[in-house]
Amino acid sequence: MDKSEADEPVLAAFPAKAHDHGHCVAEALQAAEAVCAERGQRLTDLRRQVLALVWNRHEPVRAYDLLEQLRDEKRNAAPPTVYRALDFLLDNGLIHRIESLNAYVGCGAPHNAHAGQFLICRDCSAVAELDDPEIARSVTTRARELGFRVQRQTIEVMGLCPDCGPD
Amino acid sequence: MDKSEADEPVLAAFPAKAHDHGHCVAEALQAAEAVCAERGQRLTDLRRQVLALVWNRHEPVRAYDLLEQLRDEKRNAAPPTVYRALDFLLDNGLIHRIESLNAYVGCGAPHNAHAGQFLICRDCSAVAELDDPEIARSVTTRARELGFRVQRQTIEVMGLCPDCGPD
DNA sequence: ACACGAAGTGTTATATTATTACATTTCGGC
DNA sequence: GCCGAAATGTAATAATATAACACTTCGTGT
Repeated sequence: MDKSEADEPVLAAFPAKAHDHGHCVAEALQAAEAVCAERGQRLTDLRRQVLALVWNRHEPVRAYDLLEQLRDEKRNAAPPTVYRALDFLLDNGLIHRIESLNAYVGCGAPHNAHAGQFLICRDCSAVAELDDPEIARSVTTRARELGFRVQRQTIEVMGLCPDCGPD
Repeated sequence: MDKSEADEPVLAAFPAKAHDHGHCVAEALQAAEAVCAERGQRLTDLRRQVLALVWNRHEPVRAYDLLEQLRDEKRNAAPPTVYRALDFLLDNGLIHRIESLNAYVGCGAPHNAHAGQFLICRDCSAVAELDDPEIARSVTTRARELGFRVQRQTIEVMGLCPDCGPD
């Protein structure tokens, strides 16, 4: 694992149009195995399947889309099936929830706890995940000035990614 | 109107425990009238009623809570009744939607278009609305470095307000 | 004043997202 | 192998939001 990853503000950049996506998925699953092993958490078949489905695209995926896909392999899957797996993955920082879309994306740096900041393309739905300390600090600093104790930052930025929004 | 308001990072601070809340509502309605008049938009009775209900507390309010309250005065109110009013109020910047709560709060500075940043207390649900240029700039700057064109920032911070989270 | 078209609202139905409650199965430690 | 805890199956329902179409109201132009 890249030890410097925690210091980089960009945890998951916009993917190149054609990249070895199988590699992304494989790497994510491997990282998830490692994280769960470390913590004594059980990455069951079901949870692994759902995580793989989330990672199938570099886009936010909705719970009922996951459910539909999951049913291909598991005919009796129901909403709680998916939501329980998502809850587990969220709790363990393996995925993030995009509040403004009611959707979920794979986490690019599951080893380090972080809330993250997300850049989401309106056109192609691609997502980049950041963990920029300066952004986080600017929020925390102002909040503290107002006597507010920050527990969690939700930062979601809609706009156009490099491919979709030429300058 | 206070001309300096657009330059202040805090658009709506946490309210004092006991304040003249009737004044908040009255002021919000008056500001809404002014904004709509300026833009040739119609602040109908229904929209005014919904806006008043949103302003009844300095907390995010959910659509179906509004609906229930609205039915006291308007027995035939249905979901679209509320959602259409909310859409109008959102479009005109008279309220904001808190994505992480599926809820709505009154806007403290409806004259100036802004996405805002929100500090939300986990304990008492009070909300402070900011429009801090430094926070916005830290986001925009990093995004631009990545070739991302920002259209809208959603920034919602959960934590403890001064009353609920003593240092 | 009146007719017209656009905007707003009423009404019913339904789509989408998420949770509750309880039964059953699986897993890991002993 | 047995036990308790964790995970999953299953049915029902809650919570949030929108679609579609009918009807009413409003402002404008004449």
